[in-house]
Amino acid sequence: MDEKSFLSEYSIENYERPSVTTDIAVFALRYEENENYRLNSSKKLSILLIKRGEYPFKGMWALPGGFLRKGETVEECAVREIFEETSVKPLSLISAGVFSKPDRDPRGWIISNAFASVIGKAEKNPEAGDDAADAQWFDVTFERTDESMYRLKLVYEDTELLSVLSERKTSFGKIFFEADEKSMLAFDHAEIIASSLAELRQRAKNFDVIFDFLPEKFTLTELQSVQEAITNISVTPANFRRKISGYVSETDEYTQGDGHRPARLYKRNNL
Amino acid sequence: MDEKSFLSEYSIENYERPSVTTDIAVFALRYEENENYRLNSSKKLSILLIKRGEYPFKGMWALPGGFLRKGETVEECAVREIFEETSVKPLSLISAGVFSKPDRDPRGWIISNAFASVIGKAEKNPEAGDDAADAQWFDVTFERTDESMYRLKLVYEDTELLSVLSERKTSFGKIFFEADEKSMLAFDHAEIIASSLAELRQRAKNFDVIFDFLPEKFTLTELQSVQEAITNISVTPANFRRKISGYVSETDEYTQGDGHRPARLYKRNNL
DNA sequence: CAAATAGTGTCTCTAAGACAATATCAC
DNA sequence: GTGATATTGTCTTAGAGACACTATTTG
Repeated sequence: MDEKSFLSEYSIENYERPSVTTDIAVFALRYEENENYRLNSSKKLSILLIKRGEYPFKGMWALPGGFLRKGETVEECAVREIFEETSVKPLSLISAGVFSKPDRDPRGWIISNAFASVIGKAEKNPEAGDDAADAQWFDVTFERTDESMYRLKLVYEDTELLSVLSERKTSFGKIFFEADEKSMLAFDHAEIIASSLAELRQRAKNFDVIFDFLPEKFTLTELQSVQEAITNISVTPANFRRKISGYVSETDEYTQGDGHRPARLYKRNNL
Repeated sequence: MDEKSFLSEYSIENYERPSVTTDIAVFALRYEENENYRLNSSKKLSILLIKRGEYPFKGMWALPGGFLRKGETVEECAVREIFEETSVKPLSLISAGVFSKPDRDPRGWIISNAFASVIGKAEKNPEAGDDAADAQWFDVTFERTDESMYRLKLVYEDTELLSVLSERKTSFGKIFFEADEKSMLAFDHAEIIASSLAELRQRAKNFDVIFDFLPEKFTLTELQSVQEAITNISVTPANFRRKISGYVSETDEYTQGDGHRPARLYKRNNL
């Protein structure tokens, strides 16, 4: 028997298999305009959530995502699901781990590949997809409250979703987050969001994902405020500019009409 | 209809599902004794491969691994598979990505969660498991040959497995490796090994995984030689000792009888 | 001029890297 | 003493962080 005849007789149907999904934490910035037009608009990190229209967790907010289809990779699946939900192709896609606890989904054996992604500016109201009752951008707050305790707060108008998470380590030293019983999100999505945020912050610190939140040309002050919105860490402009200098190039263009000194526009360097 | 009755009627069987496996790059060090007993033994990084006893890729060398079982996480699956193959519980488990190209396995739709793991010293000959014809430790060479080209060489006695890989970036900037057609390993395992090695090296540079290759108490020179065996980068002892100092604590014990000055033994600090 | 942001210069401190020097054992 | 490794000290340089200062616009 050779390999060809082996494969022609081989049936993969004999083994029990899990369903495989992707869940995606889609991030964007919301620009908060000020009453005083001379102030720069401040930026808030926001995340896209959908309100579940069906059981399980009907009526609760959850991450967009869906089942892996035959013929696509998990990354392609994530991009497809984001596009179906937002009509936007994401600018980055960052792996946030595989979530495979057997009891994580009441429907059965379902493992999820989690991603963080960035689609730039949160402009329009997102449309709710087929099995979703609603879809909205939520402002994100994620902060350490105590030694290894975190508070995740997601706010949209008068809806406030709060989760308390503890930072844990596997016996192998890998860091993950474990949500408190009364998380206000469907499934284990609070934990996935926390992991995605941790990943996103790590990258933002290393100047790796901040460009995806801005158009091709941007000012350094904008870029710095993006980094601050994501990481919650502020540095003095002089130091930021020194560190970023290797990643960007000057253009000859400037901003105009902001009620203060114009700022030079920069472009990201090719990698 | 409430959630309970929805779930009791829900059948997950309606959707087509992939098979899910883990493949694990198990690393250990091989100690090369010298003819001159006064020389310290040098260390080589080695990886465990099994020779496939069944189609597909019968007779070719491959990573250990196996199908995810119901009731376990992918991490537990990886640990179980390593234990079945080596009778050793791994000391670390590092995610090396999800491999989900639809055509990566000729048996059908099979996606793999890849891990790098460390089991310390490669002492005994491993036993071949059920569907394996052989199992051996291969010495690892992985080096850049050219701008974004890498050569992976795995050697066991007179068996030499060579793969040429190019370093690629997804449109989202994620780095991965693509093997040349004539890789001498089963499936896409050359690519998985390259990713695992890149991950392992990154961690070794940050003093994150090197302790797992040594017993509880070790000399700083041993620790440095572990780092060098993995990363292929050497630094001067004085600088290594300064950088490692925050991660380790002195003991009162020393090595003896090595034909040169005794070395103080250290322990890893608790994290 | 005032308000606001844009952008530069400089000081200190730490960490990294290179290199030299000293210490201690077995034989 | 010789050969081998262990361990410490010091010099230089690069970078991070803090802080003060100057520049340019609109009203």
